[in-house]
Amino acid sequence: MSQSSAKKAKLQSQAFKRTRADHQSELAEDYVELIAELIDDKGEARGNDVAIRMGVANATVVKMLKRLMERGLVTQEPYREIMLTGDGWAMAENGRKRHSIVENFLLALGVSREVARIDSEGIEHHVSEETLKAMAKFVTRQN
Amino acid sequence: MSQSSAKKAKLQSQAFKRTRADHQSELAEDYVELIAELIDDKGEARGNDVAIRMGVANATVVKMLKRLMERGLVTQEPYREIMLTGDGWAMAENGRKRHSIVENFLLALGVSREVARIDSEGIEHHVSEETLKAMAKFVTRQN
DNA sequence: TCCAGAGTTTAGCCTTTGCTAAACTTAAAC
DNA sequence: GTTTAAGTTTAGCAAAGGCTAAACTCTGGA
Repeated sequence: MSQSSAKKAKLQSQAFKRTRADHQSELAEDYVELIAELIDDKGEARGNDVAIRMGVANATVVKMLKRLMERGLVTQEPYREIMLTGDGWAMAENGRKRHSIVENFLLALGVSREVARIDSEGIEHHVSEETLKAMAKFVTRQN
Repeated sequence: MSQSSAKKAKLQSQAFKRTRADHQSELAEDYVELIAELIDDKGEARGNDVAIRMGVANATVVKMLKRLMERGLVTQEPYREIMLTGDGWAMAENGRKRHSIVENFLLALGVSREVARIDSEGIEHHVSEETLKAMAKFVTRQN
């Protein structure tokens, strides 16, 4: 016996809505995560470096940084380096944790280093807490 | 010893570009997959049903269908039901296969039915062939 | 000290994917 | 055969995230 059509529609639209919502936040997370990485690696994050690492034009970064500032994730004086707010650092930390769990999970599953690196970037943002826990547990069991 | 900064930037931008490219095709795939499902379940796919299942407005569906027609994935006469082309059916089949592998994989990993349903929708489009194979293999081993 | 090149910003454009409101078509009930 | 409700389409708007070209700022070397 299968569920009613109306119920099925509701469940399905819920999943699609979640995916659309994920897409809204995921770019912000990627930028913030990258900025944190640059600060740790090079001492500071400059717009140009962000553009190169993200594979987009400088102007695109400027526009994105404005949105991130509005969201209270980064701060920046004109022509100066990019800094993260407390919220920005928290988001970056969270993202790094998720990212590393997903990437290590894929490696533990037997996926090649190269593919694990690329796929984890895409998958990272669509994994719920529950799935993340299951992945972490799997990695632990393998070792 | 870690890789050079330039090389790291190239590898990283490559992953982000892949993710951006994925996003372009994934919505099309979702619509096509859903249309196939409606045809199988109800005998035909109407714009209204697509709107309800996707959780978007009717007008959004109309606009999307135009793009799908341009891409040669669907056909439709005004005020009539939506049909899939050969390419459309192929895409739907492929999507269903991927979707079911990912969902079953999550279930095998110990994720709840509810979360597996939602997460698989988001993850589906970011999984390479190699990872998909690894997931399928894992599911087989579990049974 | 000044000026040239690297880096940054602004301006203006485009596409995608959403929305609402209003107009139109179809089909079914009477 | 009308009428009406459900479904579909059009028109017009908005926000996100890309781009290029041109203008501006900063800084290090001569």
